[in-house]
Amino acid sequence: MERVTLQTIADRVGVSRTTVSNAFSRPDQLNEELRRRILQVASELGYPGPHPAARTLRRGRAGVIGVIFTEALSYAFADSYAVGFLRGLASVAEQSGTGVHLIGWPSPDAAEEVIGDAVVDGFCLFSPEGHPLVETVLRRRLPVVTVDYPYVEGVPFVGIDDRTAARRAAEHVLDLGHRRVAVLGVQPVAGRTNRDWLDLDRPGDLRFGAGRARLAGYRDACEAAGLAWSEVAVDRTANDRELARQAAARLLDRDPRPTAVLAPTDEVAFAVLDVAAQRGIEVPRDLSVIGFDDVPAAAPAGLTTVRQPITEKGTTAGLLLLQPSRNDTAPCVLMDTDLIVRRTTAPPPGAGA
Amino acid sequence: MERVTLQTIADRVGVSRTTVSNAFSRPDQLNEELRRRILQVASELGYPGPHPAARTLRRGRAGVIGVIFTEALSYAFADSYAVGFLRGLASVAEQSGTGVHLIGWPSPDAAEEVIGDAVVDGFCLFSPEGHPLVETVLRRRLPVVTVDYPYVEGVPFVGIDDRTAARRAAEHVLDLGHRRVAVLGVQPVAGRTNRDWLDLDRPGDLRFGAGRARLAGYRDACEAAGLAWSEVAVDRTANDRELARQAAARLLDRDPRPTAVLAPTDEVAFAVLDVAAQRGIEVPRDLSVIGFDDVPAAAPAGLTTVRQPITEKGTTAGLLLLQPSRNDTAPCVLMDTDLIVRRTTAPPPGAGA
DNA sequence: GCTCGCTTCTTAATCAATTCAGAACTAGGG
DNA sequence: CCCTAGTTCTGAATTGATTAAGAAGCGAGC
Repeated sequence: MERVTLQTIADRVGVSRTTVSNAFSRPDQLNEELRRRILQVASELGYPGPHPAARTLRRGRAGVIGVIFTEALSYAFADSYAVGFLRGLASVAEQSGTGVHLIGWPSPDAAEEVIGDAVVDGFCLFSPEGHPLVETVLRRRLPVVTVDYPYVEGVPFVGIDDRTAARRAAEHVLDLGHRRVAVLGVQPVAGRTNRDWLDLDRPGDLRFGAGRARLAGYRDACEAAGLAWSEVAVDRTANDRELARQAAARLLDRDPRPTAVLAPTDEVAFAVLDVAAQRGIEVPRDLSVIGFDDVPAAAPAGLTTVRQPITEKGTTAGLLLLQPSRNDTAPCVLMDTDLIVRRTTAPPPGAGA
Repeated sequence: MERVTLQTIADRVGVSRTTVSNAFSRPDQLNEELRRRILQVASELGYPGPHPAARTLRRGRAGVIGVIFTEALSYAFADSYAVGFLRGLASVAEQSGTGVHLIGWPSPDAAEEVIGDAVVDGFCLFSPEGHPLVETVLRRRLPVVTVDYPYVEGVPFVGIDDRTAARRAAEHVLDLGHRRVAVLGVQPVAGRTNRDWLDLDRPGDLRFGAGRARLAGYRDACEAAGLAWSEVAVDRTANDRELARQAAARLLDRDPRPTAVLAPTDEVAFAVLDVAAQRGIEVPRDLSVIGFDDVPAAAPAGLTTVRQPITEKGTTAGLLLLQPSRNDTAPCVLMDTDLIVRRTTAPPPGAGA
């Protein structure tokens, strides 16, 4: 059986292809009676409707935006920060009848092809920390907005001041009197990050993603409080519950044990809490833990953390993409953060407070 | 500035359009030296790469599958059952270099257009309970797999035996000795469900989605245990934490208060637990609660529930779409479920156990 | 010298629509 | 009866690529 196209229907009804097209896409352009007949024949022939790829090609508009993830796509659904962001983005997209195409890849090599083949009107680059694919995306010459990282001249940006926010988190803990402080750095799983990742003094510091910026903020606070960075126990992990547990175990088994752990994401903080519970370490009596993000699970868990407006970041990114500003300069939105003190931080043991 | 296409480059280099196309898509078809020159010129002209819509049109393959949600798209990221499913689906999709396009809509009216315009190679219909869009999807004449609901002759299906699984949940509670049992039914938020939704005897019972099938399973168990369905407190809600809280409050404020609540999703069960905690009702001493799904949050919360293999449903659906079976008959996969007894169910107060 | 086969490149058809400019027809006003 | 305006439909160009078939050039084998 031949494929049914506009032409098939046109031939059958005895009108031009144009008229059949109008019957589907511009009903006001033809007689109602004729239109009914055309749709009738289309239905009899099993016509699937105008071919979307052909339509997109001709119209020059796909009605879809692509969201690019650094990690494997499944990560997007495992991480509640990502999920919250997507919820915001999706809500503005659907209001303008725009679809959302999630783009991830099993291996970094596949990235080039997947990005090149996406039928979209624009891209949202979601924290592609450690990935050199910004260039690939820009090459498509479509509207782009980057989230969290990196800031590229001329490209709209949505993020927070990670360094300052992290500094405030550390200050909270230091103000409580903690001096045996441990820090966990998060690093992308799939990133081609090198050994020097923890070397904050390497040039380009703040351009290496939120993870390092937060680390730098912790250091700022420690040094301002007279605590040498070399005395702080620093370890690193990925933003994955299991890997984070292992790193947390390493930190909590140190002797002397830290009295406070600064976790750069809530996910990592939960892992620390898990391990502490296993070890019978009581929080916050024996150990203070502070997270970052304030994901939905943080409140019920009583986690002290730094709140960033996760879902709002998504809506903002969506608006920047869908309603590009007329200005010459690309907008750069820095959202506010708040320290949320709950029940996982307290003065260190023996502080006599 | 003109748009740069294959032709622009071909003219500039002095070769045919075909050769330029080959330079990008079939490197073995031309001289390495010439290819380098072509790519060089392409880069100078700022060519964004072969146009994906044109490519899709010609090739007849998009490399993307669409997942259709009944509710607004943001729901997909708010519900952990949906998130788990997507994680599974995404993992098999990305292994074959296939993208995932999430499709939702603000209003039911928009559905037709959005589905018609999606540039995809197939659709996964995710529990479109109460929505009459199956027809719209089938009209596209693309591979389809439905999840949970509805089972359509000739269309691959992935689901569980909701009725039997729900029956086992109810039996667990009844076996513990409960007789003042309350039930919550979930109903899609945006569904065009009518007043008769709770009327389980209406014909077509099991074809009205997982929500009603679970309700029917609860009834089966109650009646088998000699408890008349009319004596069971039945209320309904949507699978939304806040709406579920309201429904839970209505149930728990009844006099006499139920000693057990059967919640047809874990999300609803959590709402019941919340409200119980607010009221100072101790679980499981004063109240037993059982959920359904075993979402990740269920284990830490100690929720007794019925486990279904959420993520595995996603991978199965993905495989059915991406590797269509050669058989004549459409596969219909029913996955296993397990009763997981944790710490929210116990004999009723005064049972003297 | 002729033929075969290989590599390299071109020609032209094809994918399935949208859209602009204009033609045919009708009706109304003067 | 003619002109204008409005409605309805058509013809042809356009969107940007892929691909099958074929041509040109060149070296090897007989």
